[in-house]
Amino acid sequence: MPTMSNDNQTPAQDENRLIAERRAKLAAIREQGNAFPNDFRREHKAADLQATFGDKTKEELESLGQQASVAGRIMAKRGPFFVLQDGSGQIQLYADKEAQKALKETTGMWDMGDLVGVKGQLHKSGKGDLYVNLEEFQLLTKALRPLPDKFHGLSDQEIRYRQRYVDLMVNPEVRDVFRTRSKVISFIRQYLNDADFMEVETPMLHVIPGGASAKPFVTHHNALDVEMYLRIAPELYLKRLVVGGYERVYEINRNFRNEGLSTRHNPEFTMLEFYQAYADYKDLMNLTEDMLRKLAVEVCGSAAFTSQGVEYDFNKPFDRISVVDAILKYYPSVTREQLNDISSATDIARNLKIDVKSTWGLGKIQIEIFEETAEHKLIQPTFITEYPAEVSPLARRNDDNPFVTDRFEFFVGGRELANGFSELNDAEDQAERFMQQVQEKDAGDDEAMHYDADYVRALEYGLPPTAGEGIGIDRLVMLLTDSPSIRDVLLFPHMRPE
RNA sequence: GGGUCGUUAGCUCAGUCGGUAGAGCAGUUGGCUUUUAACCAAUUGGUCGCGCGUUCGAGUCGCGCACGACCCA
Repeated sequence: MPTMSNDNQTPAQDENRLIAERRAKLAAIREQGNAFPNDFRREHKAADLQATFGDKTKEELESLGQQASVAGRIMAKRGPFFVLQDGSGQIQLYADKEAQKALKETTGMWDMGDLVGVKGQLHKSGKGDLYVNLEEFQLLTKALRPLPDKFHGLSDQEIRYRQRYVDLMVNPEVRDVFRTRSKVISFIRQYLNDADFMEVETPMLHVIPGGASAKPFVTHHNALDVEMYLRIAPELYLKRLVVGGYERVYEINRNFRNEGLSTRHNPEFTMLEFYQAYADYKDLMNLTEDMLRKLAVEVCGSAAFTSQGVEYDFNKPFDRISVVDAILKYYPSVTREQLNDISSATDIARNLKIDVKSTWGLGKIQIEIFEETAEHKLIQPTFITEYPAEVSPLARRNDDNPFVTDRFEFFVGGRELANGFSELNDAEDQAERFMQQVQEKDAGDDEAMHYDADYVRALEYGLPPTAGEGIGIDRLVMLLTDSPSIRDVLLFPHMRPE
């Protein structure tokens, strides 16, 4: 079978008669002059006009003689009226017989999807809608492709994701989701900046992928002739910066993990990570609780909101409960003693159909049991604490119980939203734990970490006692926008190539 | 990776028991001209996802494949 490079693929195969007719119209417009003028300057946005003049009566508007100049896309035609949509909202246009005649004789009647500019007096129709009378008007860009069904819109999920530009044109609630996403991120930036955190950017291309347990994407740097990895987490670089003396840093950026696609996973996803010197994991739980409470008010209008049919009230204190206590709460048929004994814990795990590997210690087994029995039941906001050191290779051990670390994960709606801990700043302990990870990698765990000698060297210069946390922005936006799938909060979710 | 469902006109969808491929919107032509999914009349538009099979005959039945959605791992 002959291969075909992307470069010489033939253009769109999906030409149809509607597109051909519009191409013919465009060809006629080209004959008359500039088909793509860029000299129209609007003075008004649709939503501003609606807000300022929407309450005026027809008669008040007549006497005002308000001129309006708007630009945007034709979304509907109703008799002599057009519905124009710009970035702010919609407003009607009115073409009297004379204007309709002029349109037909110049650019041809405007089609749905065309981008136009209009100047004229603002009026109110008999039915009470504002409209701009067509006095001066220009076709700015001819749309060659028709819009989807004006009433049903675009509902095919695949086309919505693959052609997000069409989805955004015709589905206002989709535009709202991504406005909310933008507000979430800007609120978090403001919150952290106000708390004296500094935003930084660390490498996306790593020679040693680290900071998380995940399979990386591999790439190759030609000039250096080395394998490089798209980062799975920025953690180790951010902590190097704390070593360097920036005591509060954060980064909001993409991580890449070579995993499957699902309603909860995209191979690239946005993560907030932040680090605070002279603080511990409890300080970060308090910060997280305060930040999310205020964030909910900011983007939902209230700390009480509904998502996926569940009512939340972030004004209520978030639960804090240990891993083992969470298992006991949601799986009461086992006892603390059983969970703290490796042979009985193994039996419990096997009864839950968990494939217990011979390399697993008690900590890993407990976490697997937790994920199976408790995680999906953590609907209301809950901090889970006391994560075993075995599954927390970068976290500081607890002073009273060295089996666990000073770590939490935060769950809402049965999903992990955040992960934070007091950082391990004992360089020698860190070196040992890297060695342990390397052994697990050698034993076949391709998600185990590499040994990062430079990171150990940084710790040898001294990392202040520090706490750090990561918050998954996509899942947070899903929660706050009531979106069932991560694809609904990603502008361009990854799909199998067409 | 497994299961369920889906793929028919540009869009949203019907399609009965296997017997000539349908509607609304969009488009085209004309009318109407302060409409609100505008309306009225006429009219154009199909590789029924792809392939193989069963059959006199397949959108429909069978098998395989592709892509997607949802659920599970």
